[in-house]
Amino acid sequence: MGADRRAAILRGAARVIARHGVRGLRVTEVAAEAGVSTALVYYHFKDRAGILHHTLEFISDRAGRYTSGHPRRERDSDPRRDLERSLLLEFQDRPEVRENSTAWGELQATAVFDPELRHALAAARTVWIGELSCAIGRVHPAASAPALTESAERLTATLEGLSTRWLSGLLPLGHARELMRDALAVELTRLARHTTPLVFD
Amino acid sequence: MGADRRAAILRGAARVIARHGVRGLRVTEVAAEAGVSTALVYYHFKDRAGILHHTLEFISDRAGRYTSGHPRRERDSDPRRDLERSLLLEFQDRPEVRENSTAWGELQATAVFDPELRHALAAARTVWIGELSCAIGRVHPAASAPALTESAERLTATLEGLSTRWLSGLLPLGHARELMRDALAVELTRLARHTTPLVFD
DNA sequence: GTCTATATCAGGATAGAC
DNA sequence: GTCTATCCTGATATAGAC
Repeated sequence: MGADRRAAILRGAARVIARHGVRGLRVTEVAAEAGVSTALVYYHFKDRAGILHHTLEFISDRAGRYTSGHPRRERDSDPRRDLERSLLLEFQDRPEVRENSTAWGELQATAVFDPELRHALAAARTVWIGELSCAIGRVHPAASAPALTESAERLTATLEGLSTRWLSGLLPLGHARELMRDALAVELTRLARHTTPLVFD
Repeated sequence: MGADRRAAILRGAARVIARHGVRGLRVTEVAAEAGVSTALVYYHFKDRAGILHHTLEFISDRAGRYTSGHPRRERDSDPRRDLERSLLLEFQDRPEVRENSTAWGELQATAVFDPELRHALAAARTVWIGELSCAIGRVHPAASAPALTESAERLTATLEGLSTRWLSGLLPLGHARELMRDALAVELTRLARHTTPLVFD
């Protein structure tokens, strides 16, 4: 069935992007990766840009799933722990995670020069930031919405920066995780100081 | 003279990268930008990869110069202020800065897939982080070296993340600057809590 | 050192059969 | 829906004159 192949192509494209980057994506290679002909790729997607566009959606869906999917079970046990876990999910040596992070980084970098990709990227990131600020809100219910959003923005920016370094081998995984964990700690301390009645200044 | 043209080609290449990215670099366009023929470009550089390699060196040199060059004059007046200024230098709408940031981001993204580039990038970043942790040290002389380095690592990661968002138009300049400023404030607060004898816990 | 002209080729995209 | 075969553009790289 068609939808099946289509999905295979997207998975293949994601793998290719993770290996060679958006820049290095060859339609031929995507086809080979999915075990189909190039013509079929063009049957399912308008052109190279179309492949990219749909692959981005695919990736951000998948990322969303493994970021917000897990918590469901252990949620409410310890919001602080959940929060930390969700941020660290991006730093794992599992191929699926590595692939997703790499592809996400690529899309980001590409979006700088490609206005079309920006919309999709912006939307995906807005959702992500929203989810994250909710999670932070669960730790600090007293914090104002804008304060939560700003924390989420800083944390996601830091995460993306660290992720790039990790993926290019400039920062060992453990160190990246530690820096991320501390960045969170730093943010939470800040929120605590600004929302608790006890302000030392 | 030859060296002159060579430099012009590098400047041109940097501009092209800033406009279209590493992937979008066309040797023809570099030549046009520098006002020379393609053949001359190949006379000075082995091939496309060679152009890229030398351009990236060129860019990281230039970045280093305008990051650490300025402070010299106003230094020591107010270390905290200097520090903030140096971090915000990357967020300006001047074409030179925008171009360098864009090219640097590209360099980073490309390095994920190109081991050769990593050396140059790693070296440049190590210098940057070193300078930054010194600057932080001037604000908090009591902080330990590793603590300073970690702060510098987090801050540079955040900066790079924010920079990418700004450059792709997903974050207005003013907001990016504000988030960066706050990220610094958050870090400094943290260092203060951990180095001052007065610890509230 | 620098140019004009051109060889060469990779890779995106399509035609048409099944 | 899927394949094989092929076209064609645009980009890298070189030859050879000045």
